[in-house]
Amino acid sequence: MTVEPTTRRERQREATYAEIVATSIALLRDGEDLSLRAVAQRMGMTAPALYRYVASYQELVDLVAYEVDRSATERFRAAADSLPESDVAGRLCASATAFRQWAHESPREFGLVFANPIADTSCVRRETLTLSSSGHLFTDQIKAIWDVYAFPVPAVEDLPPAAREAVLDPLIPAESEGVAEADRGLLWVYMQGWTQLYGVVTLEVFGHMDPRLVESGDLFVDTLLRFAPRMGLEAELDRLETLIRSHLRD
Amino acid sequence: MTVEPTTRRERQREATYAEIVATSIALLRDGEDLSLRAVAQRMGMTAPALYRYVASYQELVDLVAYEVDRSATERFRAAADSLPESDVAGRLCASATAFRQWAHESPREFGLVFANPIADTSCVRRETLTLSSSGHLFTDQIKAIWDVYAFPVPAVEDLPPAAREAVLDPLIPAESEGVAEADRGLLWVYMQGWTQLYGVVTLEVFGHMDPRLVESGDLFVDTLLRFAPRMGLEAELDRLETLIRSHLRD
DNA sequence: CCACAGAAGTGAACGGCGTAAACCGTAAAT
DNA sequence: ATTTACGGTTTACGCCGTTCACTTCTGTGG
Repeated sequence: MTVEPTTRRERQREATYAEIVATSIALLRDGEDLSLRAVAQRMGMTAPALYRYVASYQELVDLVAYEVDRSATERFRAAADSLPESDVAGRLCASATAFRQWAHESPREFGLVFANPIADTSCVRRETLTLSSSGHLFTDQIKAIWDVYAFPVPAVEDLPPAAREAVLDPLIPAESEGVAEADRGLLWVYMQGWTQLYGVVTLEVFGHMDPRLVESGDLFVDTLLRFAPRMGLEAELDRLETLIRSHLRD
Repeated sequence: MTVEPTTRRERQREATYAEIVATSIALLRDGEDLSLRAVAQRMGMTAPALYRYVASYQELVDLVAYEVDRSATERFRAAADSLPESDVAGRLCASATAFRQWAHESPREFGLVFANPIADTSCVRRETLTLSSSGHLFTDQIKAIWDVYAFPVPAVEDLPPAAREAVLDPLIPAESEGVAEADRGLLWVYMQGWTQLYGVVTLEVFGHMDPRLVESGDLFVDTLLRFAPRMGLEAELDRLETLIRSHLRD
């Protein structure tokens, strides 16, 4: 952790940083496109001044993407909180559905976060900028389900070598802490699930799917329900379906 | 069908169209980015001249995307042709793997075709520009598997209303012709499969996945193999895995 | 055969973009 | 109190998509 000297200058600087991101997000929300000049103008500055805070346009995009993901994740979490803590399965479904709804309401933001070539250059400002905080949420929720339902997960030894590496020493140093090494197959299940959720939603948002299916959400629901049994939820499919469909109507 | 008067002028015009697309694709292949000015310059023209052929930059993009998809599909088909016609399952796996390889080799082209908000404006030049020809290929291949293996598909009556509509009167007027209305649940299986294939590959290409998994292709293989049983291929998983992995090493 | 319509292409220009460089006032650091 | 360096402006360069007025050429109908 960096100690915070919090000198006056640094606080000012931090505030400006925050304003830059906030302004960018407001810009996107208003349907205009993100540009250094537009952000600067909204802040009453000139574009080159932003270079005191951001090394390039791409870095601004990355910064904004990180924050967008963070705040969207709050929404997914809030959706889960409409259900009691005990209903771990329902909570995951609620969050996943919120994810889909958000993607449709804010396709530009969605594209920014999830369909942008990820920054491979080391990022100065935020460490692990490349990792989505929404990833954390879903990981946690699947672990919560596993804690309750104790569904079977693949044995770590049965995984292909690279997969084994990936689950034993994951890039997301998330809640995997709470998972014993022997049970890390759980992360494999998570990746499978995330792949499917990401697949449907991206397909829908980019318009590569029959509009009737997008409108009804049928393929989305089908995808979720088809994955549910892998988390030991086969007995609750009906309940979860009505739950998901009710969340779809907001 | 439009009758072809094929006057001299029209032939010239057609040739220029083709050259525009070809030049654009060459531009992309050289790692430069697509722009009207760049295309025009390569053709020895000026940018405004392109407006005689294309109404806007976006229309050029759509045109190029269509052609890129078409030619990439040829590649996927060729990959399938490395196997005998009788090995319908192997052929699908080969095409799917070729799809992945292509996406990794040409991420820009991939993004153009599969991660671009689709044109909803009616397109003058190519009808149904919105539909990917690769969609046709995969649909055909799944149907070929179904013809041989006769795997069970969901009954049309059991599908949600919108899904029923979508499979009975599909947007892709593809090979669905050959499928009786009662068996249209096959299209539903196709959509599920496409969702998963699209999901892994897009996740990989956009870098939202552990690089070790991308490099090894383990999650990709896993996704394919997990879907195979739904096409009645449970008895051939081992064979298909070695087949896929061998195709991965090219 | 010729005149004319219209297609194809050019040049200049507009506004917007990311970015680099030179410059300046002011607030912090010594 | 002097120096330093930060945060900002101005100007400028070279891209971009797009528009418009203008020319050049070509195919065609009278």
